[in-house]
Amino acid sequence: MATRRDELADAATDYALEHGLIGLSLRPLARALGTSDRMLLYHFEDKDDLVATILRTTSERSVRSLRDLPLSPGLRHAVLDLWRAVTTGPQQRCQRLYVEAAALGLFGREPYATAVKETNASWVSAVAAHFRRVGLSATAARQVTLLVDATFMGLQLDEPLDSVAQQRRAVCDLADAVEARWGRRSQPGKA
Amino acid sequence: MATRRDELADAATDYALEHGLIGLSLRPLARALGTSDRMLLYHFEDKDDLVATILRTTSERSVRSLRDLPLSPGLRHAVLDLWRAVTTGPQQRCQRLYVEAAALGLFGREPYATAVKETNASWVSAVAAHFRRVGLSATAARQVTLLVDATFMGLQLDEPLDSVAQQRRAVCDLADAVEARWGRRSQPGKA
DNA sequence: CACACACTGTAGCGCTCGCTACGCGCCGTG
DNA sequence: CACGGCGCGTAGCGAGCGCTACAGTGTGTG
Repeated sequence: MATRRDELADAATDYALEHGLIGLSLRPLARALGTSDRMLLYHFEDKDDLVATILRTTSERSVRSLRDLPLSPGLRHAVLDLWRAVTTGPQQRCQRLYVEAAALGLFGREPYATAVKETNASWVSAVAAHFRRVGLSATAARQVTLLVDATFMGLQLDEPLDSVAQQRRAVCDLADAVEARWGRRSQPGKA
Repeated sequence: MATRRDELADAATDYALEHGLIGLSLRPLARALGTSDRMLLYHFEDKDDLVATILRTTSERSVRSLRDLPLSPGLRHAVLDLWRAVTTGPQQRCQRLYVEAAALGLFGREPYATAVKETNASWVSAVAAHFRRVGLSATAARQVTLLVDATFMGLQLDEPLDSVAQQRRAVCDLADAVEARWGRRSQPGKA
């Protein structure tokens, strides 16, 4: 069964996905959830605990939605399908929230820095698994993941700035490049 | 001559590069600058004006440092040199600040969203110029810029998470891919 | 019934925030 | 000299913040 804390965590996550983490304050959040700040701090140790829980929740959702992706026909499509997955539906919001948390963590702010480190680890391994499923070796999958994930992150960071067509173009370019470099019978790679 | 406002803008920019934009508040900033919050609000219309000025200042610094880069020997090196430029010295901090502002802008917060849109435009055109200098056409330079800039942004976003060696590896992979796709006598490109 | 305990509402603490009202000194111009 | 405006310091406003003290209320257990 779901405890009251879990319910609140889920609802708070939805709220954060909508409004972002940065200006998040307890009273408006509690009002939107039909409770009071007092109650949030009863079920969570403090605000940091709540924020960390939110980040963990979004991370779980992201990883789960990635795990449920159908198998892609080849590496190139694996890249394109991943882009599609992270830019459509609720997943888009999760990415945006992650970007926000990562930006906060950049200057070492807690609990963001620690939470981001944890959630990023599971996200990266999920993406790597996505690429291994189309035949990449462990090391190749790790390299592709680092490159592709970084590029996608950057593209989403500038999401309001570039046209969708431009972004799609960049993703296709990236997919082609990845296919050329790591695709087919995986070559070992040079330097 | 430099007005007092310009002096303060410069000093405030240095402070923001050090401490980030997100928690920025007038009183600690003023204390660090040897003045008072009252004075900041005398020389700047309000906090948003100050923040926008800071972002404009870092943007100018970034563009200038990019313009002063020596000519790279070929496209591949242009990518590598750009990475080197944005991850060393004071430029690194500018990028970090931009990432922070972009993350704030993601949820439409002002003045970040507007300021980021403006500064990004001049940054992108500066990067595109960097690639045109090694022989790329205007359209090719724009494509390469979008892809490379996004990837670099993403890599820097996860800067505390990945090892430098991993990042360097990803950058080399990207440089190879870009060289293969757009390098030599520039091919027109397919779909 | 008596009691312990999980849960929740009220009210408020201490603090920081952006911003402002007010008044003082300095300095160039009549 | 008188004056007006620029630059600046002091002091404080109203609001929001995270968080807490306290007083309940309902429920299951002895």
